[in-house]
Amino acid sequence: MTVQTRPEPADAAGLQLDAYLPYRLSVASNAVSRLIARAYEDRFGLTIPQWRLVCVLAEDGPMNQSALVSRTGMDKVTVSRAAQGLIKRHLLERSENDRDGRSHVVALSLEGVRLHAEIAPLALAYEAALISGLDPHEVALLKRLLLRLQGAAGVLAGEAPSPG
Amino acid sequence: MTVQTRPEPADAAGLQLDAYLPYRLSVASNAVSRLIARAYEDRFGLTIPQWRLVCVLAEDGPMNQSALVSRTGMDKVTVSRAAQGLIKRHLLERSENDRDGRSHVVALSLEGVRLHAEIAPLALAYEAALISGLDPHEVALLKRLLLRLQGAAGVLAGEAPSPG
DNA sequence: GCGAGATAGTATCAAACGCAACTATCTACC
DNA sequence: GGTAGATAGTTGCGTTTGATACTATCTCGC
Repeated sequence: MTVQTRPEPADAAGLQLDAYLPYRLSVASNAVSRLIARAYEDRFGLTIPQWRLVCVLAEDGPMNQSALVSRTGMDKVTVSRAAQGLIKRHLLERSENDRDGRSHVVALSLEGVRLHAEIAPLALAYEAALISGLDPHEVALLKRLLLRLQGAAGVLAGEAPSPG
Repeated sequence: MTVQTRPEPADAAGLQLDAYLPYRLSVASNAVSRLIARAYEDRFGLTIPQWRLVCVLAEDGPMNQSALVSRTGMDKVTVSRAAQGLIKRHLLERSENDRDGRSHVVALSLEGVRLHAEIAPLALAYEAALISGLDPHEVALLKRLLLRLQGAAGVLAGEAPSPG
């Protein structure tokens, strides 16, 4: 005598939204992104893409927009718009690239460097608050797994395997 | 004699975008979401919110929209629009709630149940492909950590602590 | 050097998102 | 029992997003 608790076909029984990794990933990411986006927007008037450009330029120095695209993984349209916004606020400066008339080199202005130095501690504080109570070893594993997932998704989507 | 490799203030030196958890999380989530969204959209004409409603209704049975909101964590507008789309395709059915004239009860139609049974194995296959090569123990930890992050983000954003 | 195709970046458009405002209904208190 | 405030759900609207198309420039082969 069998007990049938659900009117489900057997195939579907294995799927539970709460335990479904893409779901968990999306919900967690949205919650964190919303938090971070609000912080940057409210206090500094920066969008997430703008903040990413500032970070990368502060880390790696001046580069052109296509380098920013491959560095950040964002769409070239997103990068273009973010750069325009930052330039309008004089946080970024643009210079002609005499080796290639199509591309320009963008760099943080002095004000941009100052802003980055001001935001960075806040960004780190948010990260610290998010992972407080977690074993550092777990956090390292988490980051590694996220990279793996990103790579696997890229491969399944038909991209060339990521350089990670 | 000190060597200064970067023209950065000390505070900013600790921030590297690649190792920044919110960034890793967002990039991984976007990659996975894009993959999954394309699969559902191309093959079944479902958006992610629509698919989530189908899943929850298949798992938990009929409920009203505000229950769907708290169950999925999505915005009520998102739920409303997703439900409308599903109703238009006769995958969902709606009945009056005689106990409360404001709310309606939505339930999967027979066709909706069939669709869920058809998609569920595909969804599970995608998950399996994403985590292939990972230790099941690591995957379990990953899901737990994602829940923790979601909860921490909610708390930092001023929400009531999540029921997780 | 000149024409075909690749690449850098921008403009345009349609779809998705979420907030706020709105309607309709319910609850609670006097 | 009637009025104030809460709740269910929809609509409208401004913003953001990403795909596509476009301009300008570069590269390669001849």
